[in-house]
Parts: sequence; C-alpha cells; structure tokens
Amino acid sequence: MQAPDTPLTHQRRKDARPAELTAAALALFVERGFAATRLEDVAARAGVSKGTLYLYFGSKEELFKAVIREGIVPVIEIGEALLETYRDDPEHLLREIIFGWWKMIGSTPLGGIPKLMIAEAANFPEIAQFHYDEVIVRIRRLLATALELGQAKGVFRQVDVVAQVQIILSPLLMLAIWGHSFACCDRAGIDPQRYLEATLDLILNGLRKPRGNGENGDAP
Amino acid sequence: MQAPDTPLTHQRRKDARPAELTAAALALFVERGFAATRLEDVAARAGVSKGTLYLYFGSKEELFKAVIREGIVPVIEIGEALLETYRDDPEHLLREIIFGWWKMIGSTPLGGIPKLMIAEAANFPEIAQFHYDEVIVRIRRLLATALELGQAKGVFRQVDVVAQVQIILSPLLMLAIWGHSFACCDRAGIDPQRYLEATLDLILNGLRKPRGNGENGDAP
Amino acid sequence: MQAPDTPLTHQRRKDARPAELTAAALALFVERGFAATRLEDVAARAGVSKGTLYLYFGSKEELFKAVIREGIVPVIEIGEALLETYRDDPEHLLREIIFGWWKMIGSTPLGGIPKLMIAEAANFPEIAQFHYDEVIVRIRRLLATALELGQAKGVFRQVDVVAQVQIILSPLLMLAIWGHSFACCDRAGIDPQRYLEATLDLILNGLRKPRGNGENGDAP
Amino acid sequence: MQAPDTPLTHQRRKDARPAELTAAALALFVERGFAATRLEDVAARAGVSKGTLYLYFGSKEELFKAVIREGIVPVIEIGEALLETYRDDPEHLLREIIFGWWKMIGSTPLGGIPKLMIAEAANFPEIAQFHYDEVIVRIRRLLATALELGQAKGVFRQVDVVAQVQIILSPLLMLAIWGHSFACCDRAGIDPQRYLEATLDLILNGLRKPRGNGENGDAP
DNA sequence: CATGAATGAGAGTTCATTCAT
DNA sequence: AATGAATGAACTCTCATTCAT
Repeated sequence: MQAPDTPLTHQRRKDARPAELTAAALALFVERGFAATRLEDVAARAGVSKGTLYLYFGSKEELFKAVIREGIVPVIEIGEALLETYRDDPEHLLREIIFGWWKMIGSTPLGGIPKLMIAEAANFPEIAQFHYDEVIVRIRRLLATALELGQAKGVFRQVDVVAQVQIILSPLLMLAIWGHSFACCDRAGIDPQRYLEATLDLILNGLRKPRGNGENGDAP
Repeated sequence: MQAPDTPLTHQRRKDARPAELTAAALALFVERGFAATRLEDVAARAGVSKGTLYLYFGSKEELFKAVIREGIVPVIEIGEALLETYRDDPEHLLREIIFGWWKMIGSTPLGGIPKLMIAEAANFPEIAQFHYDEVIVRIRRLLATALELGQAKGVFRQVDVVAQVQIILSPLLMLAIWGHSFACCDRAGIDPQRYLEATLDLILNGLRKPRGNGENGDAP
Repeated sequence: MQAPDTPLTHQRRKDARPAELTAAALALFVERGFAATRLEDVAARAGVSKGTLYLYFGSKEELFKAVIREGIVPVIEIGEALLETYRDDPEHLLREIIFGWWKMIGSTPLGGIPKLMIAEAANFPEIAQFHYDEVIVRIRRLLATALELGQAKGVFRQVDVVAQVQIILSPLLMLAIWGHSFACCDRAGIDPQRYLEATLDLILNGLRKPRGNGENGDAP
Repeated sequence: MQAPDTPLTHQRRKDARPAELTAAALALFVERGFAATRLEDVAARAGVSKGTLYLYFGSKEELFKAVIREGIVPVIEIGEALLETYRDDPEHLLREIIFGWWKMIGSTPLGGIPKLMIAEAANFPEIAQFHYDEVIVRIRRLLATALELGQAKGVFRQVDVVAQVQIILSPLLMLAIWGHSFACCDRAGIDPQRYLEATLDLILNGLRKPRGNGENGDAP
C-alpha cells in the first residue's frame, strides 16, 4: 500500500527542513550553549550542509529565536485543558500538571529549554522577555489557579501563592535541567518518577490543610 | 621612614591578583557563559592587561577551573558547623541552613556558580565532576543529615530522603539562578526573604509529622 | 483562429532572453562592479530565476564577456558612416561624432561600459584587450581620421594627433563615467548638452588654425 | 654613525602601521576593486597577518574610508600655494597645476584614487560625497580661479568656466585612470609628458584670446 | 612583573554553481 | 525550458594565545 503523498519530494523536504533544523539546533544549543555551538555541527546533525541553514534562518541568532519560539506552542493549551478537566479535584489536578509536564515537556527534547534559556537570558534579553511572557508567566498562572482552586475548596491551607508557585516549579525545572547538566556525574541518578512522586508528596503535604480541626494551618 | 603599607600595597596587589582575576572572571562567566566571555573583558574588569592574565592562568580553561575551585571553599565548613550547633532542633537547623546559604552564598557573587556550572557541565565534564563531588554531594549530605536528624527526633515523618534532599535544594538553586537570568524580565520580582520564608513554610509543613494523633501512614 | 502573436510571445521571450539578461547584468555590473554584483540580483532584475541564467551563460564571467561583447556592436558602423557623410566639413564631423556618441552611447545604458571596463580591466585582461582592440582602437582611429582630414583641409593646425585623440575622448568618457559615479553627489550637475557644447568649443578653438595670417607657430 | 632614534621598536612599528596598511590597501583596491580585494592579501602586502589589520581598522569598509581620507591631504595645499606664486601668469599657472598634479598625485600611488572612487562611488555614497566635497570641489575651485584670473587679465577669452573646468580635468583624470586600467593593453602607450604637453597645448590654444584684434574670441 | 602588538586557527556568512524536479 | 533547493569554497571578522619590550 503506497502512501498517497509524494515521498520525499523537493517540496516535502523544504516544508520539513525548518523543524529538522531547529530540532538539531535545540539539541546542540542545550548541550553546549549558544556560543559554543557551531552552525556546521547543527547542519551536520540535520543532515544538510552549512549553507542550507541560511536558506531558512538569516543568522545564528535567528535560529536561536526560532528554537525558542517553537518550544512554547505545545506548552500552552495542555495545561489549560487540564484545568477544566480536574477543576473539582485540586490534588489530582496538581498531579496531572506535574506528570503531564514531565511527559510532554520535561522528558522530551523541549526539556532542554529551561537550561538553555537560563544560560542565555542575559545575552538575549529580548528573547528572554519573550520566553518569560509566553511561557513562564503562563505556567505560573496555571499553577496559581490550581492552588487558588484548592484553597477555595478548603483542601489547601492559606499560603503565599505567588511564592509557592515559584517554589513548586523549582523541583520540576531542576529535574529537567539536571538531565542536561550533572546527570552524567550523578552515577546513582534518581528515577524521575520517584523524584516526581516525592515532589508531589512534599507539595501536597505542605499545602494540605491539617485534618481534624477546621482551622487555618498557619495558626499556631 | 617609609609608611609600612606603601611597599605592601604593591605586594598586596600581587598577592591579591589571582583572586581579583577569578572574581572578574566569575562575574563575566556567570553573565555571559564561558564561551561568550572574552578574556580581554575579564582582564579589563580586573584592571589589568590581557597578557597579565596569562601570568596567573595558563589558559581560559585554567581560569575557569580556578573560578570553580574557589567557589567551594566557603561552602564547606559553614554547614557542618551548623550541624553541631543546632543538632537538637532540626527545624531550626533547616532554617539556619537555608538562610545561611542565602547570606553566605546565594546572595553573593558565588550565587552565580550554579547557573554557570549548569550551563557548562556538559562542556567540561571533569570540572563538573569536581564540582559535583566537592560541592553538590556535600550539600546534599548536609541536608540529608538534617532530615534524618529530624526523623530520628520524631519531628519529621518518614520520607524518601534522597529525593527530598534534591527537591528541597531546588528552590534555593532556582532563587540564585533566577537572579542571574530572568530577574530582569521579572518586573514584580519576589523578595528573596519572602521567597525563602515560603520555601521553609512548604518544607516544614511538608515534612512535619502530623500533630496530635500518632497514626500518620508514614509512621513506623 | 489564434492570434499570431500569442505563440510568438513565448518564442519571442525565449529569443530575447539573452539580451534581457545582459541588459540586467550591464546595469548592475555598472552600478556595483563585477564582484559586488550577485547573480541572483541580475536574474531577479531580468524577471527569471537564478538557475535560468545558467541556461544561457556558463558562468558569471561568461555573462560579463557577453555584456562587453554586446556593448560594441552599435559603436562601430555609426562613426564610419559619419566619416563619409561629413568628409568635407571636419568641424561638422567632429560635432556629429561627439553628439552622435552621446545620443547613441553615452546617454544610453551602454554609457556605463567605460566605467565598468575601467574598473575591471585589471581583473579580466583578456576582456580588456578585446574591448581595447574592438572599441577603443576603432574610436580612436575614427577621431584620428577626422583630425587628419581637418589638417589636410587646412582647417586644423598641426598637432600631436595621437595624443589629441586621447585628450579629446577624455571629456566624453568622463561625462559618461560621471553619470554612473559622482552624479548623485553633484547637486548642481551640469547639463550634458551644455557640457558637450563647451567641449566642442574648447576642441575646435584649440585645434583651429589661426585665421588671417598663415604664420601660427605650429604650422611648418 | 648610528641613527639617534630607536630602530624599529614596537612603538615605532605601531605608529607606521596604519600608513603601511592603507598603502597596501590602496594598491590592491585600485588594482582589483574593493569587493574583489581580500583582506588577507592586503595584510600580506603590508607584511603582517590578517588579524593585525583589525587592530587598526574595524572593518574592510573602515579601511576603505581611511584609504580615501588619506588621499586628500596632499592635494589641498599644493594648488593653493601655486595660485599665489603664479598669480600674474595664468598660462604658467595652468602649466604648473597640470604638471604639479602629475608629479605629486597622478604619477604616484595616489593616482589610483580616481579609478577607485569612480568604481565604488555608487557602493559607498557617503564616502563618495566626502571625496567629492573635499577633493573634487576643491580642485575644481582651483582650476576655476585660474581660468577667471586669466580672463581678468585678458589672456583667456570668455568661456563657460564651470564646464571648462570639468573638461580640462578630464584628460588629467583619464591619464591617471588609464594607467590603472588599459595601460597594459596599450602596447604603444603614450608618454605622460607628451600627453600632458598636448593637453596643455589644446587647452591654452582653446582658451587663448585670439591675437591682433582686441575682440572676444567667440565673436564671429 | 606587566604590557599590548601580533598572530592564526576557527566560526559565521555569502554566493556562484549544480541538479532533481 | 525553467525552477529554486542545496552545496561548499571562500571570505570577513574574532579572540585565545604568544612574546618582544
């Protein structure tokens, strides 16, 4: 059975090229950093010649921008959909966010973006701003909504939501970052599932309203 | 009779040079990354000429190694001393570790090292290994001891200590990293003290053995 | 019944292609120089794709040769015809040569060729030689003949014909060159007609045998 | 007998370098054009390495600017001095300008600048403007003054001075240009002295007021 | 000790040229 | 016949490193 579409014709390649190139670039930028990555290596990894890169991206910086821009599209609708699905069960919602993030971002090549953006933020302020506005802010908002939902439902105690959101995100980001930095030094590297379970354990226990008495957990 | 510090000034400068150079290098490496930092800029920031750098460090990589090596000295004794001082009060110990780290490391130029090492770990595996062995492992051990102390004292519940140590470290590292990356995008950036208080709040509440009834599931 | 020019249009385009391409190339070579002209721009100016150029010219240098070769065809018969027409009136002949040259060459796109050839002569000696032999030498010969005619007729005094020919040509060439170089800097640029009239004025007055007395110094 | 100054010390080289480099660049830019000249060749011709160029000039274009800028300094005072010296003898003044120009500019490496500037004017409009304002305009002014002086003295007839200035300059410029373009094709190339004599001959005869009658030469 | 002029390997970028469609 | 995606050699420019002063 033949696929009905023309197989690997010129046009087909051309359409796929940008994504192939940004994928190759992402991998190398994450591994080596922007400055230490040679465009020739990016091209080679994508199976093309150095010059071909310039048919699709005007400069190394353009390529970098494209890499970052593509890294956000998937992130966005995922979480917001979860919000609707698990509106009634904040703890379950938190679990879904955390494991969903790992499945769709953290464990994929996109998981390298946090490391990359952190390393290059100071060198590319405008890209950093873009990433901040389009990714970070939105993820924080998602988490904040989850926490507030839990508080409204009386499941979570009153906490500094703004701070907690950033705190809760940290172990997730560090998990992804770790995999692209010290993982190789870390002989007995921990299993992500176990790490995420422990994270959820700490967070839920840390946020949960104490049982028994109906009072606020912060009261002495 | 010569003032005793006039000749000393010259001598002192000479002795202080390496530290001045690594300080300058640290600042720039953290800001721009290793590859994107020009030795000329490092020299200029330290107030010397490019060639002078090579009187003290054989190469750019040597300089990098020195920067990392110096970044560990302070880390080490601080915590272990704390361990002895607060052996009887694990919650207080945790608080001292966290705020002590911020005061002595996180808020100082050394606070840039996590960002730097994360970014360059893959490019310099042996330096990464060194940093991992000498810094990361020891900090983890310190925290692990604190947790185990708390468990032994019945203050903390039974948890996955290996995982929790890494999880607890994450918000601290991210605080330091943030200050050297997205902080400038983050108009309403949170206050470190507030952030650390919230961190401690989550951790303690998350680790604490539930009060009153002795029948939490984790209890032995 | 088909309109007879519909099929012709296609055919005609095909036949006209080389000329369209050399015209586009001439314009850009003149404006930017050979090395600084991109074949892609030439193709775009001619309304074809880059690859099409290679259907007609084997290389950039081939294209350059073609441009130069075409630049000579018109030059040649013009003047020699004039020679016959104005054989009896050397002053009129000179005027016709000068203004004819301006009308048919200098003020047309071909007027850029002097600038182009001057700029590239050293880079393409063989093309320079070709242009020299086929254009320069012939124009000089034409002018020399005009001068000699005038001398024979007793209208012009005895001068160094070889030198005067080159001298007389200079203002013409410079007029054409100027239009493709400094013209844009030259706010109060002079009108070509006025310039050519003044040129003719100087030349004729400079060549003319003094009236009345037969004893001008140059006369034998 | 030792020269009293330190021979070829570091400092001495450094002072001489820019001029050595612009001299080398001038020669190659004139020969090949700006775009076709490789900086490596410029460096080699000046006896330094590629990188050294960048210690003195920030880019190829900067180097080009410097080349052009240096080409004007000598031009300026020469002529104006002549103006004072030969104020009383316009014909002699003209002769001095023409032969002085040849000796000090035309026959030296600076003689390549006209060709270079003509070729590159369209590519570097601002440099062209600079050269136009600082060189061309001033030379024209000098010549115009000479003509007007001659007219005031009754030696030259009334002519279109603006046009004549440009016309008179043409043979000079073409002489210089020729030497850097077609000279090699021109086996029987004319001797500059003879060419300049003929030029002066044409100009003076062309400008001179007819003898005998005191009337304007243009009158019929 | 300290300097900074000089180097040259290496990276980003351009563009003439080719060739499958 | 015409296209334009792909190539890779060549060029500009950078910067770690050296060394005469």
